[in-house]
Parts: sequence; C-alpha cells; structure tokens
Amino acid sequence: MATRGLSVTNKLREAVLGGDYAGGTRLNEVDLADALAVSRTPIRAALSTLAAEGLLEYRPNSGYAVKSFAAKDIEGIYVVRANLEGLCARLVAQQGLSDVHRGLLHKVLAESEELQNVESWTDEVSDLWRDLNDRFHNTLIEASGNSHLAMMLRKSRAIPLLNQLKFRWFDMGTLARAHDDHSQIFAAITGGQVVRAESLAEEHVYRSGQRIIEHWRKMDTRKPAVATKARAA
Amino acid sequence: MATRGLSVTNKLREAVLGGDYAGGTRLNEVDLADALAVSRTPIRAALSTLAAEGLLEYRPNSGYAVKSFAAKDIEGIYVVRANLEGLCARLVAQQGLSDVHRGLLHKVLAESEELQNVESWTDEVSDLWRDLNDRFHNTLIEASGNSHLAMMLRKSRAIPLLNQLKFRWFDMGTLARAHDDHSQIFAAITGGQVVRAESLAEEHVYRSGQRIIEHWRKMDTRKPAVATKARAA
DNA sequence: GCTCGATTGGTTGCATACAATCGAGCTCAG
DNA sequence: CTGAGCTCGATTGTATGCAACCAATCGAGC
Repeated sequence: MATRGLSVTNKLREAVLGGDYAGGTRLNEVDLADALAVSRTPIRAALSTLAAEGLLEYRPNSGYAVKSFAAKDIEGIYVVRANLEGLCARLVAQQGLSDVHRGLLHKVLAESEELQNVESWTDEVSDLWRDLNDRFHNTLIEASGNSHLAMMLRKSRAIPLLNQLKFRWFDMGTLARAHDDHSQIFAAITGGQVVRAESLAEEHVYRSGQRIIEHWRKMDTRKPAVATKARAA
Repeated sequence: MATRGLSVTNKLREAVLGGDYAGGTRLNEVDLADALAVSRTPIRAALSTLAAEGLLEYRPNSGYAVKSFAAKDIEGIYVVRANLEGLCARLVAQQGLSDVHRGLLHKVLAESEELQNVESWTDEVSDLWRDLNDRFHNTLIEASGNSHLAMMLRKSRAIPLLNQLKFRWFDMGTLARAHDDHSQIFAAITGGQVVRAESLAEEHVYRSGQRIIEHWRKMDTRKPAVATKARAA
C-alpha cells in the first residue's frame, strides 16, 4: 500500500462490504481518523472514493453514510449483473479461450468437483467455495479482454453487507447445482456454443440472485428497529 | 452548487468530457487550483471523484492523468452499452410506460420528426439532435426504474473527448436513420414487443458505436505526435 | 401548551504549511 | 560514449487550524 489514503480506502471498503456498519450508518470523519490513527485528510479521500464507487451516499455539509439497499435494489442490480455476465460468457465463447485461461478454469472446476465430497456445509467450506466462485467468474471476465465490462461487473458485485451473508445459506444441493452450472458454462464456451454460453451464464447468475434476494428479505424484515435507528442517526 | 468541491468536480468533468485535455494529459493540482481560484483541497476531492468515475487515471505519488482511450477501448465500451440499452428497453417494454414517460418520449419524437425538415447538417442542428438523443435515452433509462442500470449507463456514456466529436460527423441520412430507430423502439415498447424492443435498442446503439469508432480511428491516427507527447508528459 | 426563532454544540468544508516521494538531469567512473 | 548513482526541483501526501454550515435544543411570545 503506497499511500495512507489508499490503505484507508481499502480498509474502509472491506469494512463496508463485510457488513461492519448497518445500512444508513453515518461515518464520522474524526472517529474514523482516530480509529485508524491518521488525520482526517486520507479519511476524506477514502470516503469520497467509496461514495463514487456507490458504497456510500454523500450529502453536502452532512457527510457520508453507508448506502442501504432494499430487496428491490438488489433485484435491480442482479438483473444488470446477470445480463453482463451473459455478455461476458458470450464474448469469451466468441473469441475462444487462451491456454492460460482454459487452464485456470479447468483447475477451478477440478477443485470444485473435489469439494462435492465434503459431508456438510460448514463455514470453512463456505469460504473455499467463495474463493472458487470468485476465481471462476474473475477468470471469465479477464478472458473477455474487456476492461470496461470488468469494471461494470466489479461494481455490480460489490454490495455492502452482501459479503457477510453470501454462501452462509448454501447447502450441498445448491453447491452441486452451482458447480454444475459452471461446468456447463465452461463446456459451452470451449465448444464455441455462443448463444448457449450466454444463456447459461445469465441464468446462473439470475438464479443465484433470486436466492440472495430471498435471504435479503428475511434479513431486512428481521431487524426493523436497527434499520430505523441507523437511518435516523 | 453547494460546496466548492462539487462545483469544481462538475467543471472539471465537463472539461474532460468536452475534450479540453488530450488523452494522457497530466493534471497539475496547483495549476488547477490557480485556474479555478480555490485551494488544492477541493481540487483533490474532484480529481479523486473523477478517477473513480473512470475519467482519470491515478498513480500514487504521481497524480492524475486524463484516461486515454484507444479505438479498441471504445469498442469494448460500446459492446457493453449496447447490451445495457437493450436490457433497458426490454425492462421498459415488460413493465410498460407510465403516462408521463410516454408523453416525454412522444414529445421527443415529435421534435425529432420536425428536425428532419432542415436542409443541411449544421452545428446548431447537431446540438439540437444531441439534446433530443439524450432526452430519448435518459427517459428510457428513467422509465426502467432501475437506478443501478442508470448508473452503469451513465458511466458507459461518459467518455473523454467523445462529447467533442459526437454528431459533428452526422449527416441528414444518419439523422433520419437514428430517428427511425427511436420511433421503432418506441413502437415496440408501447406494443409490448419485449424481444423486439431489446434487439432494436441494442442494434441501434451498436450501429452508432461502429460509426463513432470509425471516426475515432481517424482522429487517433491523425495526430500521433500529440498523443505521444501527452502520454509521455 | 404550542409554534417559531435564536443559540450553540458538533461536524464538515477549505486553506495552508510541512513532509515524503518521484523523476529529470547531472556527474563521474569505467 | 555509456550507464550507474546522486542531487535537486517539482509535485503530491498528510496534518492541522479555522471558517461555514446544519440540526437539535432551549426559550420567548402568542
């Protein structure tokens, strides 16, 4: 980490994405500065950056607050993301995979296959899968060679709080299905089945989104007091 | 404009989008501060914001530079944008238009129709069309009711330098075609033809992208000296 | 008792001073 | 002549003090 500003930005981003702050929480500059042992300047830089990334909301003369997402927002994001991941798969299928990327995907799928043998869905397994899932999608994005698409997808995948709950609700059945999706997308791509690759990828993300929205709704309605308090604070 | 920071951000954004700086130009903080008669603080805030928006590139201890786009980058951006505009049209067709939005679109199309009667393609006509075009697309985006999609499309449409050349190369034939596209997209949406609306919108944007890339290539190769100098600076 | 307005505590906005860093250009050894 | 190392100037990174602003609280008048 070169500058304090960047360091603080990353720490804060992680905290927000990890769900350390409830949606609507106002972020006080001096408190953050004290907590991270830097002056307000790098804090302000970080907040500004995160706001531009869509993780925080900014109000002039009032400061920054963690953006809160309703289930409807998540739905909107997933519609977009599904479309973009579909586009990504289509592009990769069109232009073919490089040996490097094919190798990476193959490795991910092999490890995923192995993960099917565990008996139950523990937090450890959850973390492993999260890593594999990220690698699969990130490799695909990289293989598309479209940096703008990469940026858009990164933004569509960075949602406060979501990291926290992601995959905790998985079970072995869901895992099997997700792994199977990945395998089929990979097969469609290597087979040059352009349209199929797009449909599969889009559907894969869309379905995963539906599950997440479901759980988001539960989380949303479970603690209305906290949400209200945070919004008012 | 509430704060100087926001004011400066807007001014700088306009300048960058308007093509006041060549791609690769380094932006000196003190120069900008002098030029805009503020201190470095709001300048730095603005630069940070614009970097997060993808208009500038940041290098620690080196500062901000106007991002330079090769024709290939523009192509990548337009592939994404075409997809997203297609999605947008599909969503609007699915959920139907409110009376307000229908009215706005109708008005835009009427004015566009009128614009067909001018004899030749002047700068004034160009500005009028730019406004109409923006209104058409922005209304559609708003009608989709998906704020995340709106953000993505905003980012996909904000490209340094592009504002400068956009529509200068239009002629009456291109205008007629673009207007016809808009009309048909509108018809497909009001008729509930979901798939057709998506295809038409995607194709409309894609075609417009092809024309722009063409002209971008000309611009790019015309002045390699400037580009090199700017990149080196 | 209620409403409206002044006051004040707290927070953000901005300017400025100083420290850290980078790179261009120079020097000098080989 | 070439290249490695160094110095210095220019530019960015950070801290801090003060000004501006907002919102909540309290008090006075109706």
